[in-house]
Amino acid sequence: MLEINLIRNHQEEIIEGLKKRNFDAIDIVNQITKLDNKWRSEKSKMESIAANLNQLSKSIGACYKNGEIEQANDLKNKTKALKENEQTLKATVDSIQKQIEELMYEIPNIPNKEVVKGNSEEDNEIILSYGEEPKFTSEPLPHWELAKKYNLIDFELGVKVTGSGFPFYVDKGAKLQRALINFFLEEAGKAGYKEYMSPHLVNERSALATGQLPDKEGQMYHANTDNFYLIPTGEVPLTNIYRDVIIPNEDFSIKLTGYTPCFRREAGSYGKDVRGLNRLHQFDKVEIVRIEHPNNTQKALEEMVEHIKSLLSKLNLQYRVLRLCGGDMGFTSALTYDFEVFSAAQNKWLEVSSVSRFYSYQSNRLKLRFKGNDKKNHLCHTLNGSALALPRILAALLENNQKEGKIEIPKVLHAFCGFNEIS
RNA sequence: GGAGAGAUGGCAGAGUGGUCGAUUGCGGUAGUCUUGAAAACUAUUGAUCGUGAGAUCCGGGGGUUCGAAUCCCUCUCUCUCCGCCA
Repeated sequence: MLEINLIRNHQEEIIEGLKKRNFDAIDIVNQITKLDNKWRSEKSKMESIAANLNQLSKSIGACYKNGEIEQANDLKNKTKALKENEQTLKATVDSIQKQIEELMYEIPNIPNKEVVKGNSEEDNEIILSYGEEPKFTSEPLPHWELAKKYNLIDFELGVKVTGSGFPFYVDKGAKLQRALINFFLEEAGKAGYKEYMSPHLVNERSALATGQLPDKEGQMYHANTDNFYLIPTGEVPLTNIYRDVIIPNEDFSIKLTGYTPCFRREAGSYGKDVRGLNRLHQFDKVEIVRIEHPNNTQKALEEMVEHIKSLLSKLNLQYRVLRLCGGDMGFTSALTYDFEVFSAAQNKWLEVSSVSRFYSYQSNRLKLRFKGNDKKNHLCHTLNGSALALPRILAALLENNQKEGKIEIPKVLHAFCGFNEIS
């Protein structure tokens, strides 16, 4: 959620900035401004009546103490009309406030200045490419065929037990998952991220605070009986650790990491994009989250990008980094870098990580603040990124490292999985 | 799942209808003393909204009352005992 002060004082910037998302903000900003002015004047009226009532109540109390019953009753009669007046005003003020809040939820974050205008992934900018396309002597197999050939992943069994998009990882496939998770967590730890193992279900407030609600209601699994949501990403529990927290100035930077499964309904997805591991309802991910002083948020972003680059390099994967255009960026993000690895057998790029910078957009809902040098509270900045999401990494590893009769495992993983190849 | 108790400021913990935004202790900050530190002493120390006067906040929501931390209803959460259980 944007800060209300931004809407009060920087309307042009908001409207201009949101054009990059093809979001026409003129109407909504005008509506909010109008409501906000009304809210302030009505609230001010209400408060002066409240002050009046408070005074009268005190006088009544004093009268009773002095035994001036009649005078007290006189004053009591005076409060009646004021009270009614106050209640009417309160109803108005509350309803205006609610309207403002609902409108505020509809405004996405303002893209950073380097973000370009665009409609879809076609308009994303490639800002870095690394590595070379792997060479094969014969036609490489896609990972779903490799998974079958070497009995690493059982998609049919997942369908039987749960449904499509919930695969079983088997034997060396399962061990490889575990190895990747450990490798990613170890690397994050070395980079100074504190490890958490979090709940996989969260309450409504948490989902609201990181912005999954109300915008993306349909994308989460919902445990109705207890009103819990299955987390679509580790970002939700990790960031919510700091909901309603005021951070002492010296505690920055805060760096968190955690492995969680992620659950996504992915309603409406179908076709070749969902083949094999490309899109699942449940997948594993190691997430990194940072909570920063506004001065350090740029540096934090760069560090996160470097961290993810190093992971992909160590895994020997060919990758590229994209800066997402306004139209392709998530609702709450101001700047997002996507990392994609090249899948040789599918001949396409697969997204394996997304690093986003939110400015105070999340903090505002989270009420996540720090005590500044001016002794006042200010909103923190939050960032997060996948480091990394497993399925497509696994897909690329299998496909790109296939050799005659075996699949080679990258060196860095040997110690974690206990084997060098799959045959 | 059954029975009971409870939820107050960073923490502990008073307060059961009227200057209570809240006694006190600890902690934090600043100062005095000290070469420095500790101790001691003194002062200060919650948040939100509002240009401001001021308003609001004692788990959340609602009610009674001129007036609610205090009374009533309801929800949520925590603890204790019993039951069940990895």
